[in-house]
Amino acid sequence: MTTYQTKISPEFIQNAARVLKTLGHPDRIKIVEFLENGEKSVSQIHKELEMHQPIVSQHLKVMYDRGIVTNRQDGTRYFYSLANEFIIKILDCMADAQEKIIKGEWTIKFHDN
Amino acid sequence: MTTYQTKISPEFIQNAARVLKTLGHPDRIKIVEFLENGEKSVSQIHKELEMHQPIVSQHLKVMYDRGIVTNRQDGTRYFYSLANEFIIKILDCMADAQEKIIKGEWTIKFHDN
DNA sequence: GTTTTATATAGTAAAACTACTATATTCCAA
DNA sequence: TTGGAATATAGTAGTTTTACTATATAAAAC
Repeated sequence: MTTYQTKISPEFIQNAARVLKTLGHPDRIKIVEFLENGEKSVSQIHKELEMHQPIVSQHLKVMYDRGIVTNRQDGTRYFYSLANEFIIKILDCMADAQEKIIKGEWTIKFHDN
Repeated sequence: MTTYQTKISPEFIQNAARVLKTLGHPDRIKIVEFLENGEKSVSQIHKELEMHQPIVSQHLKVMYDRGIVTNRQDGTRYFYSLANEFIIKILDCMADAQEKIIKGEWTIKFHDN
């Protein structure tokens, strides 16, 4: 039995899995997409995306822990921004995919719900 | 209060979130990467990736439900393959990211564990 | 027909996630 | 020094995932 050698290293797979899983929540995708326009404070996110403030803080904390966002404090405000290129690339990937799907070039077919 | 209009449609965000969340598991990333080389039977996956067979079937079922893989039956075997381009793009994205990180061009910094 | 091989499914305890309410902390302004 | 604004944190019930064991099903081989 030959054991398959992944191209992506086991360690990176672990990290990528955490990032992808964390991004796999509608609210968090919205936040991350919003942050693509530049850094935002918690209240900007909470108001413009119409999410409860503690929810926003909670999502931001999780994303901070997992290397998706960083922040900067200014007085009583915290401005959050995207922490690395990988997230931007994933966002690009999603925007691309959406376009292709709209054009009918790609299809995603779910088998539940 | 202006409400932000996401570039990515709410419906697509929902779907993308499900896909990303599902991909956000180390075993599933390994399986998906393995399938990039062409369709594989359950036992090929189970043997070469050294995962228990029911685990493999369980992951494949989840990924089938969520539009990540498809399958084809041949006698008693099921051959699974990647179901759409989006998955391949995400894989590319990960391979790219890994390379950039190794080169030191990108960094991902976790703040927990 | 019986056995073997390949795969799926059921059941389940433990862990992680989610959404929410309530409260604490910190900084600024009056 | 007090009040308010901005944000974080604690606590928690309900839900979903995860990893595992055991078993069922179905096709092929004998």
